[in-house]
Parts: sequence; C-alpha cells; structure tokens
Amino acid sequence: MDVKKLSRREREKLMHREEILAAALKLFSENGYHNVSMHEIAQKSEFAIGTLYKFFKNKEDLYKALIMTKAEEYHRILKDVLGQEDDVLTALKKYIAAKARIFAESVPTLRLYFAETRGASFNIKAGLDQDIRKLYDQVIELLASVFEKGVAKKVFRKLDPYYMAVALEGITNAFLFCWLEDPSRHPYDANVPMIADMFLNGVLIK
Amino acid sequence: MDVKKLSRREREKLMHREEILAAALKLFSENGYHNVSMHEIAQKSEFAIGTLYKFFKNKEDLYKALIMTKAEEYHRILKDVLGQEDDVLTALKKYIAAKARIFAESVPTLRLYFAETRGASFNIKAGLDQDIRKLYDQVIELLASVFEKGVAKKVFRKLDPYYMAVALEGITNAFLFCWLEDPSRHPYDANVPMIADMFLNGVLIK
DNA sequence: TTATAATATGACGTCACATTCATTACACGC
DNA sequence: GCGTGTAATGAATGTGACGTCATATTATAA
Repeated sequence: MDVKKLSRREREKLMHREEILAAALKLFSENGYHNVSMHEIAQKSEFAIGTLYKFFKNKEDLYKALIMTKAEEYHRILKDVLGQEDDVLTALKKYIAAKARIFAESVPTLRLYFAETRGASFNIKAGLDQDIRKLYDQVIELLASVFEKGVAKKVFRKLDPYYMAVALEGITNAFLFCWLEDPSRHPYDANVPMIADMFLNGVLIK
Repeated sequence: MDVKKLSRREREKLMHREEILAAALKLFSENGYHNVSMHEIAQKSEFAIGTLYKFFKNKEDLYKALIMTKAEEYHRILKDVLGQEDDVLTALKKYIAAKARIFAESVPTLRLYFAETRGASFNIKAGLDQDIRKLYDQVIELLASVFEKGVAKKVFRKLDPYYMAVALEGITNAFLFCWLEDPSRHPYDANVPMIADMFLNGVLIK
C-alpha cells in the first residue's frame, strides 16, 4: 500500500476521489443525504456527473464510502486509546479527551457521524446502519471491558460495565452535541475534566 | 375547546385528521421523511391523496404538525413533573421516570422524536429545527433551574447547573436509545433507579 | 507524429413523487 | 324529493433527480 508504488496516474486518480469525497462531506453534513443532488456534488468538486459514477456505483455507494471511511478512522483511534496499557482511570480520561481530538479538526464529520449513529438513520435503505452499528458496538464493548477491569480492581463500583459504557457515551455525546451547536460557548476541550469528574464522582454532595 | 360544542361533522373531520396523522406517524417513524410518499400515507389512512391536501398544505406541513403535536405533549408532561413542589431529589427521580412513561406507550413517537432532536435533522428545509429546539431548550433550562436550587440547598455539588442538565439528558437519552434498539434486553423502566444512582453518585468507589 | 488506451464529459432518457383541480358523492335543511 | 354547500376523489400534470452512454479529451507508447 505504499504510495510510492503508484504511478502518477494512479495517484492523481486517488486524489480525484478524495476531492469528490471532500465536496460530498461538506454538502451532506450541511444538508443531509436527501437534500444534496449528484449534480451539486459534481459542481462543488468540479467534476462532471459522469465522473462521479466512474468512482462510485451510485449515490448511496458514495455516501457509504464517505461514512465508513470516517467511522473506521474514529473507531481506530478510540481502539488505540483504549488498547494502551494504562490504569483504568487514565484510560477513561484519555478516551474522553480523544473524542474531542477526533472531531476538533472536522465539525462536518461530527455532524455526519451523529446523523448516522444518533437518532434513527433513514438515509440509506439498508446495510449502512448495520455496518456502522457494528463499529459502534465494538467501541462500547471495549469501553465496557475497561469498566469491567475497573470493577475487578475495585476502582469502580459494582455496576453493570455495559451500562457504565452506555452512560459515558451518552454524557460525552451530549457535550459534543452542545459543542457542535455553539463551539465558542460550549467548548468540549475545556470541559473534559468536568465531564470526567461528573461521571466519576456524581453530582451529589456526600 | 369543549368537544361537545362541535357538530358531528366537525368531530368527524377532526377524527379524519387524527387518522391521517396516525398513519403518517407509523410510516415516518419506520422509514423516515424522505422514504414515505404522500401516496403511501393516503393508502394507509384510507383517504385519497387530494384529501390529505385538504388537511395539510403540503407534505412538510403534515410532518411538522405531527412532530410538533408530539413535542408539545412531551414538553408539557416534563414541565408538569418539574413544576411540582417536590424536593430536588424526588423531582429529578420523577423526571427520569417520566421520560419512560411518555414513550412507553409509543415507540414510534420516540423514534420520530429522536430523529428530529438528536443528530442533525435534515428532513425539513427550515423552521422545524428552530421550533423543536425551542421546546427542548425550555426543558433543559427547567432542569437547570432544579439543579441550581439543589446547589443552593447544598444537595448537589457546585457544578454548572446547565451542564448538569446536559449530562442528565445525555444519560437518559442514551438509555432510551438502548431500549429503543432492544426493548426486552434493555428495559428503561427497570433501569431508572440505576440511572439515577449512577448520575447522582458517580461510578467511582470513594 | 500517430495510435491506443485511459479518463472525463454532460445532454438526455426515465422514472418517481408532490401537488392540482375538475368532478363526484354526500349530508342536511326545506 | 330537491337544492346547496361541504367533503372526498384520483387521474393528470409538472418537476427534478438519478444514472447512462456516445463523444471528447488527455496521456502514454511506438
């Protein structure tokens, strides 16, 4: 998979593909799948309609390629973070912070990702749901295993590890959503310690 | 607004409207706005296409009427619960439980509500976002005021009340989503105490 | 320079869907 | 039974989007 192995022709073709995807990301994240036409994507990417169909079988295929690329990247990063040999507490804090880093560089990606994973996704007839879902479930399971370890080591209370993972996902996503709505008023980065604190210690005075 | 004041003609007309909305709810919640045609809604509700247009200006209008009715009902119930003169802790627990009750009777409604409030809603060109958002923000603010009271009374730690509300919303929605995906495996009702416990006390062993 | 392969183009066919409106059916008072 | 206004109908219309393909352009090799 070395880039050097590819001829200029092939490298350019890949670049063109990337350009199409970049244009599509911008449009889809702003307007949603059904409110973007292939004509618009062609215009924005400065290719002809026919060219899009050289790269992607159809509109669904283009969308799916876009989403899955991003989802796999997201998944890989979180897996890396959770896979490091840290103690459970730092692993968790790293995880919360990583979610910020991933999307900090690309708000459009976050918008698309939320559109497909939160709420019911009705964009694509079939298949995509399942594929993204599988990646998402893997992250949850990984998180759950961290919690399980934490429970065994008596760091965490004896609660269902899976539900702890669900809760943490819920909280972090809620703050990501806040940030998405108004980045300057609700910065995610700055709130990471507070989020961790709230989740770990609760809101009650003991 | 007494029903008795209406003639049979008028009552029937209202009933017909309800029937159309019921058919639309089922279809939209299963397939999403763009994958349901007016023709399908007409068929399911056993009216002619033209009749739909007697009740609603267009497809968007029909969808909007559907969503806003449900959203206002949801909002009203949560407002009632939080408005009662309870101490902050029972108010909170009631709130968490109420979210279950509202949707327990209608999974389709929950699906639609999530489709419009979580993730980016791209169904309707403009307007709906803002209107639903306003209702949603009111609930958050109400929740925040409960937390503020709790902080003043030294029940809750000194954290930003708004962010506590965001976190609670995040957690409860995450569990609602779980329930939506697999109602028998992840019952929301049974988990209410656990959710409250996790949010109030955190996951850490002290 | 020419031949050949690879890539890009965009006008157009086709189809599905939202919306309209001329017509029909119906209820109710006289 | 008759006339009037209200409600319901669904074939017809117009629009717009996807995806195709015959053609044009560019790159490479001979």
